[in-house]
Amino acid sequence: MTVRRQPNPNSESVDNYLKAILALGGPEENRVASNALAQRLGVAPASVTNMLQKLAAGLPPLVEYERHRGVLLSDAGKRRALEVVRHHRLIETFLYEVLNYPIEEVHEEAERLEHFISERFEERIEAKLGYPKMDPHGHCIPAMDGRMPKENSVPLTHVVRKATVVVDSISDRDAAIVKLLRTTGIVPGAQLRVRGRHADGGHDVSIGSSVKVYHLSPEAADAVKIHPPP
Amino acid sequence: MTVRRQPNPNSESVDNYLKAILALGGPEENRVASNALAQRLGVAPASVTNMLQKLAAGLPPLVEYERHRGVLLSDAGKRRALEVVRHHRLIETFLYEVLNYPIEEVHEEAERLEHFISERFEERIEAKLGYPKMDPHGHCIPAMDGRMPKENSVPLTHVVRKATVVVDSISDRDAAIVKLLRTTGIVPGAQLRVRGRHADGGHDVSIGSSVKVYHLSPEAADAVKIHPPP
DNA sequence: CATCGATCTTAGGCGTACCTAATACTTAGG
DNA sequence: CCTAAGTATTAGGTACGCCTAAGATCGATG
Repeated sequence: MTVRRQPNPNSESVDNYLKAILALGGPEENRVASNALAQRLGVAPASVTNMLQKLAAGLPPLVEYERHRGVLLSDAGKRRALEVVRHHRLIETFLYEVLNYPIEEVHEEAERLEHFISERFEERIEAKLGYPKMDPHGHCIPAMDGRMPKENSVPLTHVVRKATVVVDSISDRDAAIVKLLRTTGIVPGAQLRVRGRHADGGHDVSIGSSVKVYHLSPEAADAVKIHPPP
Repeated sequence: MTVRRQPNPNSESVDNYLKAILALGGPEENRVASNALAQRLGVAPASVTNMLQKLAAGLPPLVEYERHRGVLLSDAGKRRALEVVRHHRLIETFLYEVLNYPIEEVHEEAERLEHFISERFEERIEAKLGYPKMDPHGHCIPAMDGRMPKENSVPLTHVVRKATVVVDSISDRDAAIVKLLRTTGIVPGAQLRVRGRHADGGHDVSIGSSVKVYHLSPEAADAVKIHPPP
């Protein structure tokens, strides 16, 4: 007698697919293309198709998937994705605040641990931290029920003329950039004067009232998210 | 062109096999039988044979394995096993001391997380805890280089006549027993008077100078490790 | 010292998550 | 509106860690 199993919805891989779909879909929750997922996850496009079919066939389905038209998170998928994001951001905050990690190291550790902590761990570090609303990069931490203020920040690369803006958050995916920005003083809440823009997409900026001008590479500028200009 | 890979020595499974061999081999580092491993790990004996062959074939080999004669840890295997035990015990201590986990819940969480924490995490929680020598169950925490005082405690079940003994440590593998013992006051360092022994292997004991007598099931008595009698 | 029962190993399979190569679909340009 | 380029899917294969069933080995006992 063979027991037929549902595709296991509790794996690290599944978590990562769901998180990537959430991130790439953006606040508008657009359909996400297989290729974009493949690139973000560092796997072959064929692997993505394969996984999406499994996720769509699960009980409950975690995504809505139509061949050639990209993928959307289902309610269950979104719930799980936000749960993982919540884990990630609570862990980052915990590593930074309680264990005194350097800011540029929190992401990698959180990326590993987010899949394995229990509800109890989640609850206990949240309490220890005093129920924080933000992680150290300036990202909102989803509530236990998955609710989270809508994100409306834009990358600094979208600022095309001289302007004064306020840093909302920093993308944590590249440790070297996180470290550079931290050292430069470009942190959530900082005021930034955009002095000019290079052909390559880089920016010249000053911080606060300082006259010193820093040049940011296109990648660094893209990692800086600012409050939307009026 | 096919790239031939070494068996991956970094997996959760491998960790668990090495830990089990370390535990079952005891302080004398006896050869461990496949069946014993299978039972402890909850897998089929065939799976054990399979894994042992891979572990022995790795570079470096993690075990010394001869068909039908059981298995021993190699130096590299012992190093890794002690590293995982160190992780486990540091995490347990951390959960108990810093996150105020109930004692009976630390084991399960540590069992999951021990495979995924980085060197940095290990180092930081150790520092936060003030370089503890013991976990909350009374087990020694191996040093970073793998050194650890030799264990010489014996289970309470080995005490066959009336005697007064001191609790060394508590096995953490069964949460219900851990909770029971904690509630009863049977904790590392406690003095125990063994009043009598039942045919089934259970014990009647009193704690400290109290006259109250508790009956311990064979399983509970086996989970209590005491300092060796003189 | 032969045999039986326990223990261990081999053989053959499965599910997951990945891969490459070949094929199919979509869509933008001519 | 048709086709080429780009994107996506199918087909077939791998490594890992597990399984069951069948066969080999060991060792205690008659």
